[in-house]
Amino acid sequence: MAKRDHAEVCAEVCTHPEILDKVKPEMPDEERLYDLAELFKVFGDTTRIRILYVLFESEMCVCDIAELLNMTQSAISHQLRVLKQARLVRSRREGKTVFYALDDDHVRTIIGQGMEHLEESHGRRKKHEEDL
Amino acid sequence: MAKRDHAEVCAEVCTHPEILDKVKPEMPDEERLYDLAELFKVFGDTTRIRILYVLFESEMCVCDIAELLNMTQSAISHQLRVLKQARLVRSRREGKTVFYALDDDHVRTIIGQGMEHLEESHGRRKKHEEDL
DNA sequence: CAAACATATGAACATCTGTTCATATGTTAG
DNA sequence: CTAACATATGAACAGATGTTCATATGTTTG
Repeated sequence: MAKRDHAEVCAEVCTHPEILDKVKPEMPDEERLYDLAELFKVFGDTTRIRILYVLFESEMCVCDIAELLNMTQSAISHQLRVLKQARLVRSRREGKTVFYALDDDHVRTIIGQGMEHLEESHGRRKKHEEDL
Repeated sequence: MAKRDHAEVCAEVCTHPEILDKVKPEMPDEERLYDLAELFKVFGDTTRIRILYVLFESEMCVCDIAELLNMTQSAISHQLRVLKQARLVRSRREGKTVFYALDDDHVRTIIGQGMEHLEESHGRRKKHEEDL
């Protein structure tokens, strides 16, 4: 018999069967989890977060956003596309200009919870500076 | 005078000053938004989402997670480090084995809202298949 | 129609990210 | 102490991602 590597030994030996048996049936659809990760990826970029943030305040056109964030029209347009595909943003045409707005209240909740987490975990870090 | 490019013209001409003046002062701290994007980046990976999901059910050790997700111990360990640095997960040593658990209720809220958004926006896509 | 303009998009490029592999660290048993 | 084992981590590599540049599309004005 070939010598088994660490990972194999670990998986067969160190594992806690009562936990595995309990959790395995609860595992949700892989596709669902993939979509969820894709959604959060959209929030995981400074430019897109900033775009969402300015849209909190008001509907606005691509140029307005580019001006506010001090970035090129092209970069903003590319990112608006990503946000739109994720259904976080919707657009409305008015003549030459296209206005963008938040498409969903979950955006506010998700960003709000993110902010709360940052504040709380930052507080905890202050208290337990040592355990890094 | 050199010919000005489109972006410049756009920023100076097509912009809506009443909107910009209203939104500019509301812009939050750049650093805060950066941290927020960093946080969501952590949620934006299938492996990490799956780890968080199994930890919903129960505290468990690295090997358990590796076995459940059918991945190597090393890959899981690397990702647990990321989750821990983001304060989404905490660890507790018991002899040789290290148990990981969710560190924060915001994790549940954020993931929950993400799921809701997916379901709703998926519903909307069914209704308005055309506007892609 | 053509010119001007707001926005969208494809390709290219540099950077970032996740996994693997090898190995280090820390803990327990003998 | 040493062997065995659970976990952690550094380096390297492949694939993903965001911006830029050039240009296309769609709309209004004259």
